[in-house]
Formats: sequence, structure tokens, C-alpha cells
Amino acid sequence: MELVRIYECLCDRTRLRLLHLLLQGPLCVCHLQGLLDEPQVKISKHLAYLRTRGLVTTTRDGNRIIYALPAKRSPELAANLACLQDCAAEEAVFRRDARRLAALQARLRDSGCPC
Amino acid sequence: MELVRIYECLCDRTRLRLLHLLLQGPLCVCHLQGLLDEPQVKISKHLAYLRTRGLVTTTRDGNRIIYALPAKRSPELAANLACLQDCAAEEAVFRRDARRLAALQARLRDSGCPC
DNA sequence: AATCTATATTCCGCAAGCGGTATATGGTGA
DNA sequence: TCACCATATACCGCTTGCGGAATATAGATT
Repeated sequence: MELVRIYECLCDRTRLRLLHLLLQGPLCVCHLQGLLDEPQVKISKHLAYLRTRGLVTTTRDGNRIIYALPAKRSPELAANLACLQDCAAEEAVFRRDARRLAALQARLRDSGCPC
Repeated sequence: MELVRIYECLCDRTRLRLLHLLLQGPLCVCHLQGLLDEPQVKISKHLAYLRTRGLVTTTRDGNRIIYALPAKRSPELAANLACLQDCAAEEAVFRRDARRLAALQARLRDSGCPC
């Protein structure tokens, strides 16, 4: 994957937040939507942007579409995701997202949710 | 510096090439122009883009303007520049730029050039 | 079949970015 | 002062990206 393509995916705040959350594991759209507290169309379009460029993969589970980071990642992508992980720890938005995700996961632990 | 601002600076190939070269040390515009083999206005505008966003600094030396990476870098910027340095080694364009820079530096070694 | 729920897509208007041409600026040297 | 060099800026047209409103799709449920 060409380096500049990766950066193009990283140069929007919403996409950064999505990728940062997906670093913790797969998530369906409705959860991402709830976590980011942004309109459905906005989330969906940014996920589509990432999907067409190969930064995320999708699987269907009934009604839900579950997004995840690709299992196999090029060295550049792996390096940049690691970098994002590190840097995100310094910014409030990302820490807040991570906190909300942790809370969500706690709630979901015993609820048979596919995500 | 906000993370997304950094990525905005990184999401253009010309700017990536410029930053990658500046990782090796300060350079004046005419040298960057020669190394990238791109029109003057293109180089100048991308450097201006980087300058207004604080990713490069300038000093004047007579007619020449010398661009450099900032001495003090935020952790995010430092991390991403290191990441770029690593990833660039995998792509032909960047390797070619680095080779040309090495050649230029060899030629300039004993020529009292300010860069 | 009709409905509901989750997600995607289309269409629109707007702003930003990019590359090029032409021109301006500002320091240097004759 | 005049010409010259290196660099920057203004303007233009084009493309891309973004957000929102409305609509479409596709699986689930009744």
C-alpha cells in the first residue's frame, strides 16, 4: 500500500477516531455511531472511505455490518497504526472515545452481542 | 500540535518527499527543487503549506531561503517523522530522492554552499 | 407480505486543495 | 539605479472531500 494513501485516510478527525477505536477490536456501525455521537450517514461514509482503500474490512452478522482492521497489514500500515495508537493517548477526544468504548464493552460482556 | 493537522500535512506526495529530504538536514528551495525535479511554484507552495502549519522553519541566507524541520518537535510530530523515515525506505521514490541528496551533498561538500 | 432495523448510497452545495501562468518581492551585484 | 537571482504570491480552473437530507437496500421480525 502506498504511503500517501494511508495518510489520506488519516487526515480526517472522524476517520482517526474510527481507526483508533477499531485498534481495540471489531465493532459494528451502530456502536461506532454511538461512541462517536455523530450522524449515521457521516459514520457510514467515512467507513466506506476506509473500506474502499483497504484500511478496514467488513463482515456481516444478520443486520449488522462489523468493521475491523485487516488481519494482514502492510508494514507501513502497521507502523502508522501503532503510531496513531501512541499519539492518540495524548489527545482528549481519543481518550474520551476509549473510555466510552471500555464502558460499552463492560455493558456488553454478558449480552451475547456480536461485536 | 493536533494530530489531524500533522496528517493533513502528510497526505500529499510532494510534501512527503520534502519532509523526507529535510529529515536529513536543512536545504534551500533551489536544492529541493532540483532534487524533486518539480516546478518552482509547486515546491514553493507546498513548503509554504508546511511552514504555515509549523512543520518546517525558515531562515534566510542572502538570496536563499533555507528550510528545516523545527528544532523542538512535539511528541506526535517526532513520532510521525520517525515513522515516515522508516516507511519511506520501502518506497522507490523516496529511495531515489535520498540517493540524489547523497550525491548532491557529496558535490557540495567543499563548495562553501550555505545548505 | 408488510414492517422494522441497520446500513449504504445518491444528490446537493460548499470549502479546500492542487497545479499552472503570470506577476510580485526582496536581496545581490554590476 | 538597473538588471539579476531566488523565492513567494495572486489568480484561475479543476477535482476532491465533506456534511446533510432524502432515499435505497437487505436482512429480520411479525
